Amino acid sequence: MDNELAELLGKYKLSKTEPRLKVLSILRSRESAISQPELENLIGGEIDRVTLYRTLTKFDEKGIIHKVLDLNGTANYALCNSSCSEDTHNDEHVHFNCTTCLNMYCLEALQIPHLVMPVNFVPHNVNFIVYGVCEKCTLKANKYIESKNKT
Amino acid sequence: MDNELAELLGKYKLSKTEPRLKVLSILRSRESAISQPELENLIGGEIDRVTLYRTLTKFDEKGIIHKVLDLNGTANYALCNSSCSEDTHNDEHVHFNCTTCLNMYCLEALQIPHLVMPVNFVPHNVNFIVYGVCEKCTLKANKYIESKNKT
DNA sequence: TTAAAAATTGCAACATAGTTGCAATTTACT
DNA sequence: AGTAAATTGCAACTATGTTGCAATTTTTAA
Repeated sequence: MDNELAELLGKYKLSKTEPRLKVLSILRSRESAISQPELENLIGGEIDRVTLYRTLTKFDEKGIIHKVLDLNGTANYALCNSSCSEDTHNDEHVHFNCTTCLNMYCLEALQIPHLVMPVNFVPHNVNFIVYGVCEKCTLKANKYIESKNKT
Repeated sequence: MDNELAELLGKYKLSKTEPRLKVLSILRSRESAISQPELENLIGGEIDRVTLYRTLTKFDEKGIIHKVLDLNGTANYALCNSSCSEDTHNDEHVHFNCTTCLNMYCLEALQIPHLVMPVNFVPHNVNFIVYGVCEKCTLKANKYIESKNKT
């Protein structure tokens, strides 16, 4: 049992259970967000699919993780690093979704610009996703081009 | 047969077929974007589900319509009003997705602010969605509150 | 520390969104 | 009008996500 993660659950008044700790430990080990299906794969048969869904939903509600939809409409999750709560999510950074490897990056350095909504449109949440080719895939493509140019 | 719509298809070098004209005419009649399932409903059995999917995909590729994912990850479509093409979409406006009625609004007046990406992250496309309560639902809620206050 | 209450899990079954291959039909071309 | 090319419809399938309920685990508190 991982103390740090158990404490995190305690902080949000959630029972400390195997599945939850497992999910948290995977999320913590990742730099970019991870999709539900990918998580399901990593976990294998250890945790039921339904439990995984419910765990992620609960974490999202509590503000432990945040959810972003990738270009297929599939949910991706990442640990919130700022102090988020049930009331306010402070994860208003831009996300980058690679169309090649499908990875979803949290660009923490890029805050989402503030916009003024039309009258009577009341915003609760914003989502800014940039689709394109990520660093890893760009460099891979460059290498390939270089190797062809060597003659 | 609607001439204006048939010409639109011609402009993009697409065959003029019943299903395509039907889909275009529905899209033209709408102010906000419409979801795939909603379209399917409106159309009834007239057009096969698969045809609808293929039609929408093709229109999106050609730049006749643009696609936005709502908070469930479901595809929503709206006619492009600026001059979009296969190469460049100029629909970089903010979208508003109502969490009450699920309507997806194109806020044409709000251009998506330009951001500088980290080195080697090559952007192709951006997507800015604001989730919240739309005008219609806000006013409906206000009316309800007023009626309760009348005593 | 143990028993009851509350929360969480796993299972089965289902719902919804979207895809693929292929034969039949429709549209475009000349 | 006749052929080539594009599009459609059907059937079957995949993937993501949900619901109800009984069994198990965790928490609470005496």
